[in-house]
Amino acid sequence: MPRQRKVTRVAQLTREKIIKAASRAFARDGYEGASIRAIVAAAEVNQAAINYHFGSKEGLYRAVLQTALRALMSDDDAPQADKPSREAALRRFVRGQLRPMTARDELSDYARIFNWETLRPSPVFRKFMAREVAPFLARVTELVRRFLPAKGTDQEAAVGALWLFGQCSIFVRNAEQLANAPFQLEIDERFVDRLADTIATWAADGLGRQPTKRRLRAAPAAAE
Amino acid sequence: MPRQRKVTRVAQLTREKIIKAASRAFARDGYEGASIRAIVAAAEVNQAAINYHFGSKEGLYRAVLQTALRALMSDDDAPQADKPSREAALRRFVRGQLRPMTARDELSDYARIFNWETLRPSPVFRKFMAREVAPFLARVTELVRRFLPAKGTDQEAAVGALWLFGQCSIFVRNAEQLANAPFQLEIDERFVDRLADTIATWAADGLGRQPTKRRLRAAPAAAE
DNA sequence: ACTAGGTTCAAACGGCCGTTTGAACTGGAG
DNA sequence: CTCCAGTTCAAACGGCCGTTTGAACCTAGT
Repeated sequence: MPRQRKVTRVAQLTREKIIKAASRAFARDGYEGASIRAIVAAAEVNQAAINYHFGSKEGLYRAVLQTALRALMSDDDAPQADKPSREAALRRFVRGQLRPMTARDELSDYARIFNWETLRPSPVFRKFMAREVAPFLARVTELVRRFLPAKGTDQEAAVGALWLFGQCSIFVRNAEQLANAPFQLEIDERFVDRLADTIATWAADGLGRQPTKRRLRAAPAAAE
Repeated sequence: MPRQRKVTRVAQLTREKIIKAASRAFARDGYEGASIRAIVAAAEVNQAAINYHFGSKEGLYRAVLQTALRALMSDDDAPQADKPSREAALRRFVRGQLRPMTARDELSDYARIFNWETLRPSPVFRKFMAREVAPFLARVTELVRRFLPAKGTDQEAAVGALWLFGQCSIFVRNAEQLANAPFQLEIDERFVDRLADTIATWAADGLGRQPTKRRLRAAPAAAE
């Protein structure tokens, strides 16, 4: 770990090259699947550079997560019309979530890294997110709350937020396979725009209604 | 690969022990993350047994996928009241999807293996699923269609089916983390039952309404 | 121009991986 | 009981992994 006082220009450039290549590699292969050797080859730096600059593979991953979260948060703060309707805000959120379906940039890398983490959270991530993800989730929860009855609890709103995430992430995760059988969909910007409309509408209509209390609770079926 | 004519009892038992242990390992760690050595240790068989009985790690994975798909399909055919209402059928499907949140058995292992595959499809899986998953998806698509307007296209119904999967899978994938901050939920059968009610209701209400045609299509925001 | 310290580099280390090998063992048909 | 195909086994192989090492190489401050 570089505990030095000075960091030269070239060293900073090396760090950025590594983080960029590592983001792509971690997104593609996951934390454990991505190899140091593949990263340094893509970044065109020496293999020892990672341990020199970041201490370890885990340290590099931590740096990538920091970069990712910073980028995702600031992107989320993008300019928007003041006080859009709840429907417009919802549609905007959904479209943003679906962005990686067509975009191939650093932000979609970051989104995919987070997808890996939902399947198998790394120790680094658990600590990292317990603190950092709260404000991000809070914003979505607040959006969901605008659709729920006023008396809804925090838990209900959080469940609604997660529900909303799920509706988007399944399309992002399976984007590549939607083009094949049995879907045969052509994934372009137009399609994603329409998909965002569909999801936003379905979600808005769903959230508007509360489930009838404990309907069918204990009996798994056959009741109706 | 055993091209022999005879397969003794003990050999068949060994195969089953391996498949059971491998299912758990692949579910926990993914295809690449699971190691032969860990599998044979859990199965209490010799390391070479895997290459002997299944030819390779990939062959073993193929056998696990076959076992998984057979189990998931037959489970889906479980007895049910004749002609349940579309709401009851939807609720039943959702509850089935959420089952791995609390259950810790082979079926939840299989579900998790499929989750790994949606993030990073293995070559084995791509070939395997292109043929085998179609009937499974068809059933869900048919369920969705009961909620959509009659004129809906096949594509719309397929998108609806995927949308429905997404709403469930996000809770399954994050089940473990729902217990921690910022959710603090207690995941038990009661909770999952209520969650299934909520999702089924939200989804039913959402599907009932078609999105207004191309609303907000090109302009990402600021309209409305 | 010199030098000291930050940075890069090629090479090697130990460890885990999937697979192969060939000998030892075993169970069931003759 | 015999015997051999079917099966198990311990050991080894080559390969990729993350990390360490120590020398070589800049580069900025004097």
